[in-house]
Parts: sequence; C-alpha cells; structure tokens
Amino acid sequence: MNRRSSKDSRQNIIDAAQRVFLLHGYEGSTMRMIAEQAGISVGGIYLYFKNKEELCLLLIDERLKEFSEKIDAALKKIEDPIDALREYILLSIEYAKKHNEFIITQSREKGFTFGIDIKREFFKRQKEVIKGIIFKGINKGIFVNCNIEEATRVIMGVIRGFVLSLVVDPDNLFDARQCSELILSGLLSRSN
Amino acid sequence: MNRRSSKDSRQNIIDAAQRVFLLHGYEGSTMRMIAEQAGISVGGIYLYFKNKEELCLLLIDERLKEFSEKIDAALKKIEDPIDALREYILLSIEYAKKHNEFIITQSREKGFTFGIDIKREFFKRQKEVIKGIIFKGINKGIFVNCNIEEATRVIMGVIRGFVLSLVVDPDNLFDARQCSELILSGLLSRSN
Amino acid sequence: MNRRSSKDSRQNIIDAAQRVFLLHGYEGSTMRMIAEQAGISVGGIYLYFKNKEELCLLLIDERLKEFSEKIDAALKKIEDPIDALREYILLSIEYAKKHNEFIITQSREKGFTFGIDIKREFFKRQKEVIKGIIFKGINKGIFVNCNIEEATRVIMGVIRGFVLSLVVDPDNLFDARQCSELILSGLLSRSN
Amino acid sequence: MNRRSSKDSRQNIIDAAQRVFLLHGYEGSTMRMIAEQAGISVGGIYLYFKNKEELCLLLIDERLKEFSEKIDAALKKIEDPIDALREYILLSIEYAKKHNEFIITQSREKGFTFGIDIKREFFKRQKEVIKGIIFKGINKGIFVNCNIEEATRVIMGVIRGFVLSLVVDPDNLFDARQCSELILSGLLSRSN
DNA sequence: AATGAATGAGATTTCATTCAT
DNA sequence: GATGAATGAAATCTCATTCAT
Repeated sequence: MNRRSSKDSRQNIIDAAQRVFLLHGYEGSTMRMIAEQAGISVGGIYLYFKNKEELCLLLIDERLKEFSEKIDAALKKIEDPIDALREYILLSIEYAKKHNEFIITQSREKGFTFGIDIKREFFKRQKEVIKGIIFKGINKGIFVNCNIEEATRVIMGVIRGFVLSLVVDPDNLFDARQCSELILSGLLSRSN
Repeated sequence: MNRRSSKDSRQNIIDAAQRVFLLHGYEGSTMRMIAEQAGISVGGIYLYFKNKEELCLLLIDERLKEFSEKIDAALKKIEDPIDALREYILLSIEYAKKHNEFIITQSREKGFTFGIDIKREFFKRQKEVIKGIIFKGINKGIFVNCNIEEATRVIMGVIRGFVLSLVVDPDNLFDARQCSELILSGLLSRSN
Repeated sequence: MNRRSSKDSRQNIIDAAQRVFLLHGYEGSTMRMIAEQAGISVGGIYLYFKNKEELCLLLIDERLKEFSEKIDAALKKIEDPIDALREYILLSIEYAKKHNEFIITQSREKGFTFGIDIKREFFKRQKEVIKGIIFKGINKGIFVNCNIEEATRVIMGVIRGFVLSLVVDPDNLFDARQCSELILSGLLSRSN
Repeated sequence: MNRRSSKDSRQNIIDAAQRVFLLHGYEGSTMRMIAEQAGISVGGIYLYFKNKEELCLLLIDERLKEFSEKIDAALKKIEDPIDALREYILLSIEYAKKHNEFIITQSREKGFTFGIDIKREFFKRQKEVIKGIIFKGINKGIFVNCNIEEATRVIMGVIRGFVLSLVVDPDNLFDARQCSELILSGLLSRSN
C-alpha cells in the first residue's frame, strides 16, 4: 500500500470523484465507486470530506477556480482583443474536454439548487471577463459597436452549446477553432 | 379514488414524469415524486409502465417524435429557406422552453448509454432537416456557398447552447429571435 | 365473450388456478396470472372466492375429494387384494401425473400450516384404505403376515417418492407398473 | 453492533437462510425473515450475496456439495456392497433430516427452472454412486442380477419418498433403518 | 355479474454514513 | 489515519384486494 500524505489523499479522492461523477452523474455515483476509483476504503473518504455533497461541491469549486485562474493567467499576457477572445474560447473548450463537461451538465441534480451559488458566482465572473474583452475591442475600433451584454450572452451560449455537444452528440462536433472564428467574424467591424 | 380512463392515466403519468425528470434528472427523480405529481399511488404507475427506465424512455420517445412532427408540419408550408431556418430555430427553442430541456441535458444518466439509440436517431433526423434547408438556400443563391455539414453542426450547437442556458443560467439568456438572426446573418450571402 | 353459468365460472377459475399453482407454487402465483389463465378479470375471481387462500384451499379440497372418490369407486369393484393394491398405486400415480403433484409438494407454503387439516384428513383416510387392503390380503393368506401399520407407511412413502420424482427428476422415473409390482413382491407370501 | 468476521457473517447468513427457506419455501421467505433469523440488518445480507436468488443458489450448492463429500468419505471406507448401500440410504435420510429436505421439495420455485443445473448435476452424480455399489454387489454375487439402471431409480425414489414424508406427513414415517432393509431385501440374491 | 383502475402494504434492493477494530 | 462490516432510511417494484363504473 502506498502511504500518502494527507494532502495527497485528499486530492486523490477529488480526482477519483471527478472521474466517477463525470461518468455517472452525482446521483448515479456511489461512495463505493469513488473509494474504489481512489484505491481507498469507503470510510476513508469521510476522513477528508464531511459527506458526498461536500465532496462534490469542493470538487466543483476546485475545478471552477482552476479554470478561472488558467483564463486569467492566459489573458494577462494578451493585448489584442481578437487574440484574447479566441484564446478564451479555445481554453474553455479545451478545459471542458479535459475534465469538466460534467460541471455544466449536472446542474439538474438535487433540483437545480446543487452548488448553485458557486456556479452563479463563476458565471458572473466569466461574464465580466468576456465583457472586458469586448469593451476593449470596441474601444479600439476592432469590434463593431454592438450591445456588449448581448454579445457576451451569445458567446457564452455558443461555448455552452459546443461543450454540450461534446457530451450529447460527439460525432457531430464542429471544430473548436472554427467555433472561435465564427464568433469573432460576427464581432469584427467590417473595416477589418 | 379518482377514476380516469386508462389512456388519460397514462398520459397524466407521462406528463407528471416529465415535470419531475426535468427538475431532478433521471437518477434524482423518484417514483414517489412522480406519483405525487400525477396524483396517483406509486403502484399505479406500474400499471402503465414496466419500470422507471421504460417510463423515461417512452417519455423521451414521445417528446422527440412530437417535436419532429411539429417541425415537419411547420416547414411543409414554408418555401423561403430564410423563413424555414428562422422557424426551425424558434420552434426548437420554444419547444425546449415548454418541456424538453431535460432530454438534451440528461445524457449522463446510466453511463451515457441511456436512450442513446432514440437520441442518435433523432439527431440524425434533425441534421437532415437542417441540411435540406441550407442546401436549398445555397441552390437559390440566398445563402453563401458554405460547407453544409459544418454549418449544420454550428446551428445545432448554437441551439443546444441556448437550450442549455435555459437550464443552467436562465438569467443571462439572449433572445430566441436574436439567436436565429445571428445564425442567419452568418449564412446570408453578402448580396442580400 | 362466452357467458358462463355461475357454476361453470367457478369451476373454470379452479381449473385455471390449478394450472397456475402447479407451475409456480402458491406464493409464486398471482391472481392476475390466474385471471388470465381463466380468461376473466381479476375482480371476477373475488365474486366466487373470498381470497387467494380460500381459492387454493378449495382447490386442494376438491382434488383430494375427487381422488378419494375415484379410488373408492375403483376399489369397490375389486375383490382380490393384489389387484386392489396394484390399482391403488397405479391410480395414485396416474392421478398425480394428470394434475396433482402440486398438492403434495406445496406443503411448505405458508409455513407448513397451509391446508394442513385438509391434508391430514386426506392422509388419514388413504391410510385406512391401504390398511384395509393389506388386512384383507393377510386374512386371505395372500400377503405375508407383516406389520400392517408399517407396510402402509412404506407404500405411501414409495408412492410419494415416485410422485416427487415426477416433479424433481422426471428423466429418471421407473415405470409406474414396476413400482406397483415392487411393492407387491414385498408383500406376497412366499407360497404365491 | 455485533461485529463478526466476514467469513462468519457469510456462513451465519447461509445457515439462517436455510432455516427460513426450509420453513417457508423460496417465495414464501423474505429477506427480513432471514435477516432476523441471522440477527443482522436486511441490508447486511446484500454485503455478502448479490440477491435473494444467489443466496438460495449458493446455499443449495453448499449443501449438495457437503452431502456429496460426506457420502464419498463414508463409502471410501466400506468394502461390502450391502453395508455401502445401507450406509448410503441412512446417510441420505439423516442428512435430509438435519437440514436438507427443502432442497428436494422446492423444485417448483421460479417455474421449475430454479437451480435446475445444480440439481441435475447432483442427481447425476448420486446416480453414478448408487449404480457403482449395485454393480459391485452383482459382480460379487451378493445382489441378484437385476437391471442396474432401474434398481437405482427405485432406490432414489424410495429415499425421496421417505424424505418427502418427513415434510408432508411426519407422523407416519417408517423407520430409516427399515427403509434401508426393505431396499436391500429386494436386491439380495436368494442364496444370501 | 363483471371489469380493470387504483390502492396500500410489504417485498427486494441500494447506499450514504457510522463506528468497532 | 484507515478499514470495511453494519445499519437504516429510502428507493424500486409487486400484488392481493377493493370499488367505481
């Protein structure tokens, strides 16, 4: 048996939980499945997490934070709004592909209210990021002078659609890069 | 005892099940919830449906068929591809709003395989419908000469994104009509 | 629909019940099965029988009485104890083959007590019949002067074993006639 | 909470299940009865057995194997076919008395097919054992030169009848030893 | 007399959580 | 820290019985 540090054990469980939740959803996953996936005992999970709900919430929280940080780090280096928006979209999709579709699609578990605050906060934050990019683009005369609020909603909607397609209809995906170019083409001022 | 005809009871249960599944997902919904929602006893459900899985599958089947028929009926009367595509998008969203979001979002139930055939068939059918519209539009010179397959995927993706937003982030929806105009604007040939 | 007289309906249900009980046992049979087998509605059964238990009890009673009468009628015409015993054994097996294995084998249902009085009465009665035959045979010097009580038990045991084999291991039955000759050979006095 | 080793618990449940099945049959026994008899919670049973059916099947399997081994061990030490056959019959009845009647009598459960393979295999094996004894007895000139197949069927039938009587009509049993002597007397060559 | 929709009690089964070891 | 046997509550499902029609 591999002895692990407390921190390693915790992370190990979170990672295992994610793999299981992704595959079976919250209600469809059992603590036993997670324990098996993590290679520990059922009781062991409860040494690190109060219960199943908390485990899931912490997992969601961790992923959303990780994603936010990744986005922030990437955008810090980019000046051009076009590049920034493209990067945002590509990163979103890439991250979703890697491990996060489940966060978006599981929102129905526990009657919509499950993790609702965390998610609301996250969406609000992302909205601000996108709005910032568009605002800058319009100011610079690169993007058409559109309704920023509305454009942001469209962009988040398209990304969501792409991510959902990953789950629901993976045989009919359009390319992530095309997805970003499509959105950009709608925003670019005619003079570009 | 509230006596109903067999057919009424059946439909009553399906409708109740839909409301419940929509709210809690498949695993998160219980037969007791459905029974309460339908105003009958739990055992009563089993007079009409073999088990929970069959109930859900029949429900999905019914909705998808109903939607397909609605789409077919609406498009039969429309000649102009622009109008047809707009109608398709608006109907999709309207129908989803009314009762169908859950179908799209529940795909993780039972390890992704739940109702997979029914859904695949449905998506295939809808893809053909959209492709038909675009093909006609291009032939008539109304739409730009784009990659039909790819354009179809984008359209389905955007609709999906809109529908998912209904569930996940209903405070930040963009307007259904705007959604359709956005898509159309991308397809219209510059000469329009 | 075939209208039936009340008496026909009753008998029709009993016969259906027997076929179903025989196949699935008491607990394994449902009123719905019986109704289907009888070609009537579930509720219809309750017009003729108070409940499942009474139906089964009446059925057992009817069969055991029918069998007793058949035996009595057959034996009345027979003078020779050898013939009588042979006939008794052959009739028992024939009757069991036709429809009655279930009566013997279902005694474990409802914790042994199910129909216990009826059966006890029946066994007592049959024991008397067999004892009568043997007594007569001994008196006439045809049978060896054995312990009548004991011989009767053996005979009933062998018949039971044969009947049980019908159910449990039908590929390895010995012939009914051989069964009777076996028993007789044990009883016949050496001088025969 | 009564803590036991995993192995103890398993055996404890099997033993409890046997007592309950014997009394009420398969369909008539409930998991709650078994749990109560075993002194654990209902859910606890499912830690060791997938479901009721598997529990029953494993139980049958265990008993039949145990019996087979007991027979094999006993017969290994016995040279004389008379002693061997007597021992076989006495052991069969003794074992049945102790805990096994239910195996023979429950064959109607689940429409006759329940555990059919296990039982068929068992009967086949026992048939071979008996045939072996008789063959040896005939070869040695101790038994009459009878039809071995047929004699075996008779023997198995008589044992079955005795066992069934244990269940159905325990007030009218003939003695186990008498049962074996009866069978032997039929087989012994007149010169003995 | 007859139906079959509906019920309610109880069966089997699952699983998050606890706790003796 | 770690285990995994055990529990108890709740889920799915079954079915004898009732009762409006």
